[in-house]
Amino acid sequence: MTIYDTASKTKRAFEPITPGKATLYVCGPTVYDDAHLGHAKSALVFDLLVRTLEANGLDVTFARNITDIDDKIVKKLAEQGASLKELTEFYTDAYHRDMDALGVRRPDIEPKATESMEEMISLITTLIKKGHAYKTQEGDVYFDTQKDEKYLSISHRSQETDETQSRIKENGFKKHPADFALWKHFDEGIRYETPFSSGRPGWHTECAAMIEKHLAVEGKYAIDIHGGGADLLFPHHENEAAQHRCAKGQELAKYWMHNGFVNIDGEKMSKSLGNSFFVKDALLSYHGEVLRFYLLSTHYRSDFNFNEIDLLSAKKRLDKLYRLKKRLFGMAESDEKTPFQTQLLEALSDDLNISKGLSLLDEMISHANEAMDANPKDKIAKRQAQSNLAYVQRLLGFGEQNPFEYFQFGIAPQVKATIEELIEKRSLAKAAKDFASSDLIRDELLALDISIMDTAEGTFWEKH
RNA sequence: GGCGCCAUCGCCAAGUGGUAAGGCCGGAGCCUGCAAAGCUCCUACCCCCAGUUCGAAUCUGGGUGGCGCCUCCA
Repeated sequence: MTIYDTASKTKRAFEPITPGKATLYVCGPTVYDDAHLGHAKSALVFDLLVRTLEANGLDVTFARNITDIDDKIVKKLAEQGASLKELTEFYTDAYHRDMDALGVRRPDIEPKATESMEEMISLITTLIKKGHAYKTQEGDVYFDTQKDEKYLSISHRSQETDETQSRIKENGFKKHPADFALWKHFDEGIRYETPFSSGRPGWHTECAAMIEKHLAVEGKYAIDIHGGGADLLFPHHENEAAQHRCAKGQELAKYWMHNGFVNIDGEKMSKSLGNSFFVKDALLSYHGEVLRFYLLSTHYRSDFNFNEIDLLSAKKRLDKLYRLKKRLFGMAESDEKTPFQTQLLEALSDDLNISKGLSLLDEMISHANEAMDANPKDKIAKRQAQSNLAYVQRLLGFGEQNPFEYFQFGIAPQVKATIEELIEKRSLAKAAKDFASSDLIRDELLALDISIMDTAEGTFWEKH
């Protein structure tokens, strides 16, 4: 398996620290608002990574954190008058609901910042002790970037020029403009008591502390893979890595992975764009698996331009998988691993080449249909196809739904009853060779956005 | 200003030195009472210019056009 590593800027063979195992840490959401499509993309990408690692026989330990204390949360608390716990639990639940709908498997460990305070304080204390961090007279603690030779080795930035520096004068107590806050002193609001001052941790500290607490091993690297959105590369990941390096004398991660951005209709996502921004809104109009398929259909490192036209085109592609699933309904699967399965895993194992994988999937579906068209009783072909679908479901997370229910997404129960009545009436007309009436009923159904298909097993319908 | 990414069929999107995957849309056909679905067939000299090479979408240089990070951000 190969992985593109941002730090070395190359695609490298994945060689886990401990043979047979893989540790993965991904930066999760800050829970002060609903999850947007960018959160979804990131969660989906790393869900696919976990599945691919597992399919390669690795025992994966996957942690994704919840940031449940930071300035944005505190600000929202003040606006809403809620307690910290109420607010963060509300949005954590919402996040779980949305990601579940997208078929994203829950991480093995989901550490929370508020539950990792001891580890953060201990990390900061170590950094102060080792001379890598300093306390200002205001009670803040800063990381001394100038004392870390390898600072910026992950993101490959150059130290800022004097001219740029002069523009940054936010804090006169910092020794160097690039130094970042490990601890911010506060006299009021939500704060924690520490030996250095009462206050709150800086954002970059929590991930470093949680990795150390939950995943780290001795040696050159603490964990195998660290992932997150491309925007986190700098400063977030660079700063996490610097803290860990200076405190523990080892690199934080062996491989760094960053997923591209999601834009909406060519624009960077912003709240002013409205509805399509949040996952929960997209889920009102589209099945979660359609969104999953669409968001995963482009390579993870590319920027993704979300728009409804492409989403519909992705849906049509997924529909074909479900039509095959319908066609194979109730059929047993064969045990053997087919060439398709081998090739699909190979494609995904090449830095998650999903496009290659989906082209293989399309071909597999066509071949299965072709075989069944040629010989509807070909049980071997059917069992193999069923086995292929099961493999796709496990590796890609496509095809989790009952195929009949999938095509009924967005249909209210009363409407469903009406549809089925109409189909019943049409079948009677058809049996009586009254095609004028049966075609009229079909037009009625079409007006409801329902397509019907007559098969040997009866008349099926789909909502479009 | 600093650093970096991208440009492949109408649309989405792989391929990164050996002569262009796949999907959507469109066209023709098979099947069907007619449809739908499914199947078959058809549609690209890879932004421009120069260079390296037996050979380049793929490497190098220069353009042009998009975009990102550097402040909170997935």
